[in-house]
Order: sequence, then structure tokens, then C-alpha cells
Amino acid sequence: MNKQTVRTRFAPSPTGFMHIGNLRTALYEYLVAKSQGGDFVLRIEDTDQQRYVEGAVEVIYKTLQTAGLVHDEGPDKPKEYGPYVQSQRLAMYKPYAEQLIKEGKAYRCFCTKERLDSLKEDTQGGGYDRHCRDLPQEEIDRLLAEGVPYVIRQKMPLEGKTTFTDTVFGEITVDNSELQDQILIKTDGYPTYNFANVIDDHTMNITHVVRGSEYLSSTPKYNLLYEAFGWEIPTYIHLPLIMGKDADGNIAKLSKRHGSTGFEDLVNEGYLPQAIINYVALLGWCPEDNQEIFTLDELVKAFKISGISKSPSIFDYDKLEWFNAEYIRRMSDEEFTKYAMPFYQQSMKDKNFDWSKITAILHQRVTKFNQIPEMTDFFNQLPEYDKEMFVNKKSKTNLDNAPKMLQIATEKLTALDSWTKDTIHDCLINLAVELGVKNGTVMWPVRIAVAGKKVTPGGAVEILDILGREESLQRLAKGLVIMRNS
RNA sequence: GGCCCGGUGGUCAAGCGGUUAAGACACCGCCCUUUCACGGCGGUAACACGAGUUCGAUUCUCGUCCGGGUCACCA
Repeated sequence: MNKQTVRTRFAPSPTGFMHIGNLRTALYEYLVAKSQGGDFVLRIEDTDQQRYVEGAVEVIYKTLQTAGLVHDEGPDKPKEYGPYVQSQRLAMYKPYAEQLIKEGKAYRCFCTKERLDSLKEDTQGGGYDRHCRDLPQEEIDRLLAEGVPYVIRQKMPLEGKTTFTDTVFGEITVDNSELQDQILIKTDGYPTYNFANVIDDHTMNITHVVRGSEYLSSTPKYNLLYEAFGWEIPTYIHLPLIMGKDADGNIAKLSKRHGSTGFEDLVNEGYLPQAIINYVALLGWCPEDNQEIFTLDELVKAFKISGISKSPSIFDYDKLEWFNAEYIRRMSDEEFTKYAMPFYQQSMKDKNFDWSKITAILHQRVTKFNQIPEMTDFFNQLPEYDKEMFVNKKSKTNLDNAPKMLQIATEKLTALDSWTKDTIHDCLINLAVELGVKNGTVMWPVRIAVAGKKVTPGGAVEILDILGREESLQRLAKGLVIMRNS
């Protein structure tokens, strides 16, 4: 008995946009396959010509690549199950549908769009009335001869129930009377998504169908198709949905309106791909030991289908940001600088600071790279600020002592021979000792004067060092002016 | 509306009939400290409700309520 290799597939439509929910599905498909030594297949589902978007397939490749979800087969890595793009497989679908017609399991439907539309209004959601299901053969021949366009529909059983087992949701039963005679082939000769999906999954030997739970209620229709062909039904793994909140706090399936952005958008915002993957892996799945930080390889090792949960989960940006921060902190300073550089350029492009010094004060403080411009803007240019900013209770500074501190600190700093972090530090600390005040009483006014804002990455010493002697002394002098005026 | 699925703190989420009901994020407090952050310590906060089954239910069953999904010649 040689066990069949597990094969999963990711089958996105090329819309030019990788939704985070789709990415999570891809991740689980990857994990299901890889945790069992199987193959992960990429298939492009582009049967809807209306939606074709230029370059969309490249977006899919790129996303998979940056996410680390390497596929074993796909349009760019063809193996024996190709082609991997549905539009290139078009010829193969219709014969299957015609086979079903021959066997009396499907039929041609000549109904017009108008008739179907009016049906919807009349019967209040009753659906298609199976008007063409039992058309006499002469009638069919006549319509065919006239060239009347038609679709091919599957004959659903009129009574009975269909039951299937989902690996995570368990046994699910549906009354066949709920099922419509679904369209297999459209007027244009293209297969519908549902039909192409079944044909492709079977002919590509997919063993585990992993998808969002929104497909749960259409799964019986798929199974009836497998049965009509006499094919083996794949193992189903339906995933709990990822939900999002809209502006009013309403919860619904994650979408543009409900809290979502695409993978690309998140990356551009400063989230690291690995952090996104890590976070999303834990949305609907839990490892046995509750570990939280995972590399992709660790996920593959720890992944168990039994750890998938049934209840939907809300996409939480706070938690994502925490993961992101964890990943950022674990980087080397060099790596951090590499990621941060575009943002450094954005806020400090005119300056030529020692970036390693900027990184030194930023690395432990940044949780998302796009915070950098706002955090470092004062380096580029001293902001306008009010003298009240010199007042700080905890540092024991007020409008009376702050000017004095600034004055004397300026004098001491001016007298410094060399301008380094250490010399600045010693100078200021010694001053505090000399004056018999706490460090903060000296540091606060100095920092405010050189930064012009209350909250800064790093302290007075680091900022002085980065700014350099000349700029620092200018800003200190300006601080004194601000306090004396107004 | 019919059908399907779900329901443990604000969020993610352990738990498989007996637990002081884990942990993480967020939040709050304290410590560290030159602001903020990091780090350390501590805290607030949950089994939707009602019936069964059982010696015993967060765990099993049913009902109610709430939430979501789905009902296309879209994928």
C-alpha cells in the first residue's frame, strides 16, 4: 500500500490584488501539503474574461515568493498536470459536460437572460424553474439548428439528502431540494467556476481541497458532480473565515470595506512579510504548545490539521503590529537599516546623518516602518514649539530653572574639545552632579531645545551627537530665545 | 427569508465531564530611566441564555438568542 502523495492547490483569480484572506488560504494549503511531504500546486482561475487584469499573474507570483510559499507546480513550473491556467484548458471542459448530457445527468438550457431575470422577481428567490430540464428531443434539435444559445446545467436530484464530511467541520447534510440545477458551461462555452474547479481538481490529482468556509454550503454541489463522473471525492478542509470591522464597527468577512488591505498594502505600510504570515497562520489555527513566533519552516513542522478551529476570527491590527515589532527587534542593526532606508530618505533626505546612529535609537522603538518619518522629522528641521514645553514635572523643570540649565549646558557643551556620545554624556551628567540636580533637570531642557518635541527616540545625548556640534548649539541658542520672548 | 456554520475576557486562543478556566495582544499600575520605547513585575477582564443527560457540566443533547456564510451565465 503506497500512500498517495498529498496534493493541494492554490487557485486564485488574477485580479491584480492579493487579499489577505486569500493569502491565508494559500498558506494553509501550503502547510497542509508540506507538513505531510506533499506538493503545493498553483493554478490560475481566469475563466471570467470580463475580469482579466494585465500583469495580475505576476502579482500572484511575487506575493507567493515574498511570502515564501514556494509552489511545486504552476504555470511557471509545469509538470505533467498542465496547463496550469484555466484559459489554456478551455477545450477540455465542454466534453465532460457533454458526456454528462449523454448520460442524462445534465441538459441544455435555452432560457434567455430575460426569462431568468423575471423568474427571480416572480418567485422571490425560488431560483431556476428547471424549464428546460425535460425538453423533448425534437425541441432541442430545433433550437440547436436555429443556433439558439444555451448553457449546460446539471440535473440535481429532486429529493433525498447529500451528506459529506469536512475534516474540520465534521459531517454536513443538505436537502437536495435546496440545490439548483447549476450551470456547468456558460453561453460563451466557458465553464463556470464550480465546474472548472471540479474538473481541474480531479484531473490535476488534488487530494486535499483547502478553502474558506464560505464554500461549505456549495460543497454538496461539487460532490454531486464528482459522483456523476464516478470520481473519488477529495478530502475537504474548510477554513474559518477571517473577519474585519468596518468604520461603524460592524463585523463581516474581511474585505475592502471591512478592515482589509491587500498583502501588498500591508507590506508598503511597513509590515514584514514574515510577520504577516506568522500572524495570519495563528488566525484559525493553534499549535499544540501555544508557541507564537514561527518561521515558515517551523510552521510546517508544527502544523496539524486538528489544530484548525471552526469559529471565525477578527483580523486584529494591534496583534499584527506586535508580531511585526517582534520581528523588527530580532533583526540585526544592518538589516534594520536596510529596511528603514527608504523611510530615512523620506524624512531626512537633505541631511547626511550617520544612519547607524539613527538606527541605534530607532531599532527598539519602531513597530512599523512607516512610523519612521514622523519619529525623525525633527532631525531634518527643528519644529516650531512653545516655551511651555520646557516645563516637566517629573524632571523638575520649570520656566525659572530651564533657561538656567540651558544656558549653562550650552556653555559647557561649547567648551567641549571633542563631540562624541561619551563626551556629551559625561559633560551633561557631570553638570547635573555639580549643580546637585537630578539628571532629568538638565537633560529635559536640552532635549526639548534640540528636538522641539516632547517625545523623541533616544535622549538628549544621542540627539546632540547625531545633530552634530554646530546644529546642536544653534538649536540650544534658539531655545533660550524662545524662553525669553513671548 | 430558506439552508449551512459558529458562539470561552475588547481581540486571538488553550480546554475534549471534575482545572484556582492557560497563554498572547490590547488596556491599567509599579519598577528601570534623560522623554518615549525596550525590559522586569503585577492587575482588571470570559465560558450568550434556558432546559435536559449526569454524582458532577465551559465540555454531551435540545431549544432560544446573537453573529457569520450562502442562495449568479462572479470567482
